[in-house]
This record gives sequence, C-alpha cells and structure tokens, in this order.
Amino acid sequence: MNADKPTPTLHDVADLAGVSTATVSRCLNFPDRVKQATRDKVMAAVDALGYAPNFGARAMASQRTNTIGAIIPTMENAVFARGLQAFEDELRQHGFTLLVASSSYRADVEEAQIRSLIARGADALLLIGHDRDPAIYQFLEGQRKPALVTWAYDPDNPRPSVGFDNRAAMRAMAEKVLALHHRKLALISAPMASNDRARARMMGIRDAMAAYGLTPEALAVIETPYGIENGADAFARLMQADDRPTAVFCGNDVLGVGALRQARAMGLDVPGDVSVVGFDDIELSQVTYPPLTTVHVPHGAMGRKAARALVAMVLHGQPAETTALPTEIVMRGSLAAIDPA
Amino acid sequence: MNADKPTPTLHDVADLAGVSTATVSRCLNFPDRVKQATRDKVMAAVDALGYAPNFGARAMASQRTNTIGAIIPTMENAVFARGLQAFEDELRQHGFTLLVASSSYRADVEEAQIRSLIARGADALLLIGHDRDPAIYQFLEGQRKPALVTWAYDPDNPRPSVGFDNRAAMRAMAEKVLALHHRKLALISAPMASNDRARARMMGIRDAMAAYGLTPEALAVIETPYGIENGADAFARLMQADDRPTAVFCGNDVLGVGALRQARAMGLDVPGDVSVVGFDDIELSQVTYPPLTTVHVPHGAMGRKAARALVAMVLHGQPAETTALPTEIVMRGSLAAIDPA
DNA sequence: GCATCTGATGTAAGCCTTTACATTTCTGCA
DNA sequence: TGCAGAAATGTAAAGGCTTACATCAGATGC
Repeated sequence: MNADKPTPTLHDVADLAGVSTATVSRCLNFPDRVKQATRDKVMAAVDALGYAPNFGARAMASQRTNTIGAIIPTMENAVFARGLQAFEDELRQHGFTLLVASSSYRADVEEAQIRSLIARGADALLLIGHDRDPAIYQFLEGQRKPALVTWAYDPDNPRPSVGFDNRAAMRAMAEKVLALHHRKLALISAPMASNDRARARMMGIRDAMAAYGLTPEALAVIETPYGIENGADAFARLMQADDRPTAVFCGNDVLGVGALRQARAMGLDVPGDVSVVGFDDIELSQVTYPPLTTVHVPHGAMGRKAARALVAMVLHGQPAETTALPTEIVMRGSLAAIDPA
Repeated sequence: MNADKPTPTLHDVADLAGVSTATVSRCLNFPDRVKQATRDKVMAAVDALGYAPNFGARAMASQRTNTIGAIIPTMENAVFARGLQAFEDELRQHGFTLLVASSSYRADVEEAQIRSLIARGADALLLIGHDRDPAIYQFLEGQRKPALVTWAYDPDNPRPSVGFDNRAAMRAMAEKVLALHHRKLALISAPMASNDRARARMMGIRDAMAAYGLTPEALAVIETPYGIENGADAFARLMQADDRPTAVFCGNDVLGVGALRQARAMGLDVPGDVSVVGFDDIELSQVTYPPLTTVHVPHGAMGRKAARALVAMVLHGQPAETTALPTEIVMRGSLAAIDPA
C-alpha cells in the first residue's frame, strides 16, 4: 500500500520521453509550442507513469494558482450549497478552481479556515456576511488577497459585497404580515452574535412594526441554532406562552419548516390558528404542508455575480462594487389574514 | 488593491525577529524545541507581518500535506452534505484537513477533480460509489494514493469501501411493500449508467419481487436526474399510464418528495390512492405531508468511520476493510397496505 | 577552571515546477 | 550550397519551506 516507488515527477517524464523538463512543462501548459512528434512522446510518458503535476511546486514557480476559496457556515444548508454550486460553475468557466471549507458557524474555525485557504494558495476569498474580527481583514490585506462578502448588503461597509438587503427584505415581509392585521409577532432567529444577516432580518421586522406604530420591542424573539428540530422546539415554546403570537417569522426556511412540523404536532392549523413565514426559499419550503410563505433569495444569480466580481479582482485588480440583488416575497399557504373579529 | 508589497515569507519573519529561518520554522512546527524568549520574538514578528506559511512550499519540503480529498456528486444533496460534515469533523480531530469537490454526477468532471485533488496534494481520497473508469484507479495506484469508496458496499469488489448494502436495504423495503399486498410497483430512479448505487437499489426491488413470485421485469422504471421537479414529473408520467402502480419507489428522498408534491397536485391521496417510499432519510422527509416512509442511511456514522479508515491508511499504511453499516426502514405516513378487495 | 555534554540555533541542501535566456535544428530562399 | 531567421528544445535559476547536520553557548561535574 505504501510508497514502494516514489510518485513520478516532471523529471521522470522527461527522462522517459528523452526530452528536457522544460519541454514536458511546455507540453502540459502550451501544447502548441512543441512539435507534434515530441508532444506524442511526452504524452505517452505521462500516461505510462501516471504523472500529475505537483500543485504546490507549480504554484510556487508560477506565482499563481487560479484558485478561489470560499468559506460557508455550513454545508448542510441548501441555500449556501446552491449558491456555491453556481459560484463554482461560473468560476470553472473562467478557468478557476473552487476550494470550499465550512466553519460550523464558529468564528474561530472560520478564521482558521481563512488562513488555511490562503496558505493553500487561494488567490481570493468569498466570505458570508460582514461580521468578522477586523484582524482577519488586516491579515488578508497583508497577504494582498482580495475578499468578497456575499449574502449581505451594507452600503456603509467599506468592504465590497455582492448580496441582498436582508433588512429591507424582511421588512417587506413584515409589512405584508402587518397588512394582514397581525399584531402579535414573534421571531425564531439564528443566533445573532456574529451574524449580521440574522440581526438585519430582525431589524427589518422592527422597522415595519415601528412604521405601523407598534413597539418594536414587543417582538418576541427566540434564538436557536440551525436545524429543523430546533425550529420545532422554539415554536413549541412560543406557543406555550400566555400571549401567543399570531404570526411567527423564521430567520430561515429550515427553522420555518421545523415550526410547521411542530404546529401539526400540536394540532394547530396553519395558517388558521397561526401564520408562519420563512426566509431563503429553499426547495424544502415548497413541499411542506402547507407550503411555506417565504422570502426568495436569488442564490444562483448571486453566486455567479460574485464569481465574476472575484475573477475580475484577481485578474485585473479591479475593485468590486457593492451590489444588491433583488429579493421577493413568495406567497404560499402558510400566511393568511387575521379575522379582525 | 494589487501587490505593492510582496506577501511576507519565512525569511522576512526570520529577519525581523533576528533569527534564522530554521528557528522560525521550528517555532511554527515544534514550539517546544525553541526557547520561550525566542519564540516570543518570532511570534511577534509573525503577527506584525501577518505571515502565513505557503502551503505549496511546505508540502514540497515536507512531503506530506495532512489533507484528504473528497469528491461528491453534488453539494445540493443533503445526504452527502451531512456525511461530509461528519467526515470533516472526524478528520479535523486527527489533524487532517478536508478538500471537497463536486462532480455534478459527471464522470469526466469527476476524473478531472480527482486529478486536481491529487495534484493539490491530497494524501488520500474519498469517493462515492465504485463505478469508475479503471484507468482512474490505476492512476491513483501510480500516485500511491489510497482511495476509499463510500456510500456503497460490494464485498466482491477488491477496492475497500465503508458504506451500506444498497441492494439489501432496498430489498428489505420492497419486501415490506409487498407484504402490504402491493403488486404493481414502479421505481423512479436516478440515472443508472455509472451509478452502482442506483442499480443496486433497483436490483433490490427485483430481488424481492422474485422472492414473491413476481416477474422482476414487471417493475416500471423511470430514470431521471436528481431534483424535486424531476421527481414530480416522473411521478406524473407514471400515474398517467394505463396501468397505474399502487406503490412508487423512489431512488432517493428528493425524488420521493417531488412525487409526493405531484400527488397532491393531482389530487391523489397518499397513501390512500398510492403509496410512495424514498431512500436516504434526509430531514426533508419528516416535514412533507404525509411524512415519507424511507430507508434510513447512517450518514454520520459512515462519514466518521470512513475518516478513521482513511487516516489509518495514510498514517500507518493500514489497508481498509470493507465494512457495511446497517440501514433501517423508517415507517412514516406515505406507505400503507392495499385493501385486498 | 576545564572538559564534556546538552540544548538552542544556524547553515545549506533539496523538494518540483516554470520560465527567461541560450542553444540547436529546421525552413526557405538566394 | 549556404545563410538568415524562425521554430524547437535545452539549461539553469528561482520560488518558500523543512530538516539533517554543524555550530555554539551554557550547564554540569570534577
């Protein structure tokens, strides 16, 4: 199983083909600069040896890797997964490779992953959200590695981002809910510490409440980690309170789906007894019963746009412009008007 | 934005700290081999410069990367995502890093990704399923890189795998369905070319049919790519046929959920008019209406076990043993007995 | 106070590839 | 046939890190 023969190098290929390493290198990188006959010999040697170029050595010699790294909070979230898939597709079309890491929503892990991706030669990084120790940005600057934030939009933040306005999107949803006469509102949110998206979404609801003359602090809030089970538990707690909400906002669809499941378990009719709304519009939310009313996020477009921006940054040193993509509310079955009786 | 100052190297740190590069290297790799005072100086320099070791150079010099690569068909599938998360957790505990790539279920892309991960220095690879051009295995052998197959279990295959018996699992499910008096069966499967898991699952159903004295060929089969929409379409086609099945097997839960959605859209009662069963047991299947009866796959355990096996292969050259983890049938609401009227 | 040993640090080679530059081979034309 | 110029190929340095080995400074024991 272990190395009885060392893995072949450029040198081995060159020897076997009877040419110099430079020629082999050219064969691999600029095939049209070598004669057909030579190329055939070399390629035969490459196949015979099962040669694969050593990425590290190549990166070191050529000073570029054509690799872009991305760090997402979790791979289990379908939203990130889809955005990333689009991101990778676009990247590949520009001849770049994607390196992915996940941080489990932990700041310390994220920092380690950032360093690891940079050390691995990533030419640039894609990050989710703005919230991050300033030291990390300094580190990236020191390394001259551009970074692009996505999933968030904050025109006041000096770091560029390609995302969407979480606050405005959630505000729009909240206004819709308020327009349907709901007045007792609750929110099941992802933990808000070091999560600017979650905070922005809550602020959006409060904005709408204020606009409707309600006290923003009246919003009941439960923070809980990502997961169907957690959403269900939080929902149960909310509905056991004396003063039940009539509409429950969920910071993301996964929590929303958990809430829906719990409602059924408790024998509560959605939207008859209580309305539930989500955020993200992942596939899940179309197949629940009732289907979940939610905020649609343009994952694909966002991923592709981020990829193009990052490629431009790397290739031409072109600074990225902060852009917001539009979100929209998808009305399905889980939100209804309150009978103003 | 672009490099006005080059990124700092070991040498720069050494100069700033007034020591040699060897000392800096030792500080980073074997902190206890340098004096406290020296270490402090060096670390201060590291921080001041924002130094990060160059992975390629390090790999080249030390001849190992402590990195394991994994190639999954798609990131969008929650099943792979969960297994991978467990895999990564376990890997990290052993001091290894995970490199992920996805192949979009395409053999050519998978091959490119395999080469890319090896070139990037992966010490070993995790692959999904056995089906693969033999040349790829030869290549891996030539590179002396161990590979472990997961998600599948085939004791006859010489390549080691840590997975589960797709065929037996699906057969058990089919026997359950047959015991409930269903006789007209259909299968919505992922494309079976170059997908041994999909084929094995179909064989499992046929095995059970044969055991019940039915003609295995009577199984109606539709192949369609991964996706809720595709599952829905396939289900619609199945139910428009003259001879409707009474039970529809789905090769995975995502297709199953699509079938469920379509059933509702067509006004068909599940399981009253038709039963639907899935495979994988992803979170999705608990929240549909009715909840999906499915085959539970031990993602987490599988990921962790695979990680341990791979680490042992890399560290001690210990060959992996092919092992199968148990699956189980999760009865939910989408499967019911047929009224033998 | 000296030889010896230990622990801390420095020196320099080597890992594999790319690429600027040097050299050789070929082509075409006078 | 011979030569200029182009095309093909070779030579060798550079890139950042680890590590075997060499060196040096103190500590130890007598």
